[in-house]
Amino acid sequence: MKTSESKYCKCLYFTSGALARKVEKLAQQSWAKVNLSPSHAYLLMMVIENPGMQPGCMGEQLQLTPSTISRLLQKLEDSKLLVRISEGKATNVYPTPKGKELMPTLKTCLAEFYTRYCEILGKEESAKLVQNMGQVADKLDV
Amino acid sequence: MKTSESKYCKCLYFTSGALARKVEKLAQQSWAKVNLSPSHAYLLMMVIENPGMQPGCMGEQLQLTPSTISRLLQKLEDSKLLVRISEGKATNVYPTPKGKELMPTLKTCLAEFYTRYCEILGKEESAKLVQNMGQVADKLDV
DNA sequence: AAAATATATTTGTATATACAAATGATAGTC
DNA sequence: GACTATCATTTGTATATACAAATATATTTT
Repeated sequence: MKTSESKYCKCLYFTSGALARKVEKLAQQSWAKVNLSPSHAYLLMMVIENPGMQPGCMGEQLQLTPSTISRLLQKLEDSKLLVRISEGKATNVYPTPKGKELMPTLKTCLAEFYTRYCEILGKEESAKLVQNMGQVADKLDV
Repeated sequence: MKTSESKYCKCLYFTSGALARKVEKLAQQSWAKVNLSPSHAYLLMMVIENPGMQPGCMGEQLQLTPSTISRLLQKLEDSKLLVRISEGKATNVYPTPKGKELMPTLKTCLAEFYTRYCEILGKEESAKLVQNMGQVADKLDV
């Protein structure tokens, strides 16, 4: 059944959840070739582009809690794609050579994801939606 | 940091995820007084309004997989709010008296949730967004 | 300088969801 | 009537995320 045909389609709760799950799935497919979840992939790209970046800052950028970031980094460190180096109370995160090598592929995946959803939704259309959703998300911050 | 200020704000992946998480939180607060998660609450309301309804149908309405529905029902059955009665390969789900008693409170929670997000986002505005998101979710069905 | 407070991160545990395999039941086919 | 395919549901297991508590360090106060 289509989301918009559901009796519950008018509720923000279901609609936002259903949309996020579908986008998640599309993203997972797009990053399947690097064997990383979309969140892991974004985080790794972030670290490669900003070596030494700290977990707290990543959480702000990605709108994820510190504990989630910590778990994501842990897995990437286990896979030897990055290292965490504690400096006092903070932690600096650096990509490993193995991590850096992945960058071109990561970028390709990102481009494919973007292309794919633009094909499905339209470029203008999806940009507008994303902007709109971002603004709404901000308003919902209590 | 605001979602729309993130460097990654332009990506459908993060924006839809961040929005869904914020809506989830708001909904959880709205249903806290019945001690049910929003999904459990919706499912229970659905069963009360459609006694005998089958899990497969619920999944279509709520855009959730059979396994998720099964788990949700299991918990509601454990709490004696509904019963599952197998009839051949299908299963019929009925509210218990204890479940039915909850209906007025459930409706109040739903109304509060709706009122709350309409206050924050505007009635027109949020209706438009929900409609838009629903249409986009449909397009993403592969 | 000791105590209290604040900050950054990690860890224990819980929730929501899904995929894939297992189960149970019906229906079609030979 | 037995065999196979199909369908609805449940169960085993995995992922993404969060909250709250723990840890470790830094800063402020007295």
